[in-house]
Amino acid sequence: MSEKPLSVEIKKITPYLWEIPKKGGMLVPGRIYGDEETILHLLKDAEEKKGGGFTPAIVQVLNVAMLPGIQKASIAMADIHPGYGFAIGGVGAFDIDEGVISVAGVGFDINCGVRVLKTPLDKDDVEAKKEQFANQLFRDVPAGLGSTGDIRLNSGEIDEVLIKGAEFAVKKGYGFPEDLEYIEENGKVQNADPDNVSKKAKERQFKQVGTLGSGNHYLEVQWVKEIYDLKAADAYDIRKNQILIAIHCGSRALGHQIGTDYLQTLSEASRKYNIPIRERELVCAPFKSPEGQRYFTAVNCGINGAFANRQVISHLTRKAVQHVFGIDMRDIALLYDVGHNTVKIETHEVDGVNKKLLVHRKGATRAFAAGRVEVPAAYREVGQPLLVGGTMGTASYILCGTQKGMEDCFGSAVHGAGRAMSREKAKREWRGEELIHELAHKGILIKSRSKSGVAEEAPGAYKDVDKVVDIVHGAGVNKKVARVRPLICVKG
DNA sequence: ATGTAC
Repeated sequence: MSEKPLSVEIKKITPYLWEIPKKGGMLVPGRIYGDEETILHLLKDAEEKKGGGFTPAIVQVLNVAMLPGIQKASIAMADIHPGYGFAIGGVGAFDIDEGVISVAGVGFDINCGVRVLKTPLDKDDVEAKKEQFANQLFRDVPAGLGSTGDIRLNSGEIDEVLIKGAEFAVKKGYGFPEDLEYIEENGKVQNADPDNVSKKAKERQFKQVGTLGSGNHYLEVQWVKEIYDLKAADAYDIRKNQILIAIHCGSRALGHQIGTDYLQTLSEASRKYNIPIRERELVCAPFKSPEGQRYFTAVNCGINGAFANRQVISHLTRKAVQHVFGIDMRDIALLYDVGHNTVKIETHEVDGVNKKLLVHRKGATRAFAAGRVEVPAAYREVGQPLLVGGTMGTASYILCGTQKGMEDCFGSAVHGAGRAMSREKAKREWRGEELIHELAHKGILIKSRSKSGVAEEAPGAYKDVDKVVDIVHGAGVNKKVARVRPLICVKG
């Protein structure tokens, strides 16, 4: 726990992949996807924080490499930046028997993720009714800190959401059964036990199903500007100029409360099981311990809660599209839904042997390649869609998983641009009102109840998403399919 | 990220 002087050695493996050699208490090396600029930024950040403050992201990668049971490498994707305990963009895979489970490896916004809806509209259709459409979405989709939805759940139903995820929402009339096929895990992970979720977490959940939340969460109307991979785009059924709608949100207060509750549990477990912890934020428990299992079955409830949330928001979105453009809701299909704050049991090859691993992805998306049974049949020949959220002023991407990604980083992807600047600093640097004005000038309508929230999310506070995507594409672990640009952004 | 906080 004491402050140790920083001495991080980092080696270039390829122009897009760097390695922190295994030394000291590290059980595996650290591996970071990035270019020279990424690494320089990380080292500079580490140097500045030598005197204290938050642990730099590069040290967080190294800390994770010391956790018991870690396999192959402690990995960070190209959108790496400092997070709680684990770096955001961090991927840590652990042996099921010897390994640990960590709250920080998932993050507090459990199963925060992105889903994308495909509309039959073109860019021109939306341009013609942009203001009206933006207002409709802003009215229909609850957004902002403490926002509540129309659904009120009784206690039995809360448990049902936690067990059934998106399936519960569909059963209640939000969306269609065929949506479930296009959600990672079909919108419902197993091993979810509501008995291990506190009463407080459940109480915080009951009015929040179908709400966007705040921070970097958003609903964005986008148009497809470029297609890079025709075969994959065909399989995903997306085309140039088409209007897509991206929904980025998570498990709201439910996930946050589960994280808070289990941080305490795992803190005690770390001591009980004598796990060497370099910093307080990285507390964890052996996965097979009772404490580890309790967290796992609780985090799965959070994961299902987030799936249900995005499912309900999809319905509200479809209704708004139907209202403004007279389009049948059934003609708005789901492209895919992926979480980027998760922990899952997955099979991966380690030293030539298929092994069940516990994979933590914190600000990293699962990115399975062609052929994996987890990928929906319609996409199985090209690989899983990866939904990468950029910033409200720049671009977002649709990528697909690759075999190299399966081999090198447990089938993982970047999840966004990645912050380059803290929220505090961004608020000092920009004014929400001015940003909204500037973006309107560029043809991007922002709808938000919080001006300071907009400033925190200023495009300039993030890394360049094009560069971040070029890194993982260049490294061969994620493949470019399409690039989209925003037209309307509804924010918390 | 979160009804801004041991």
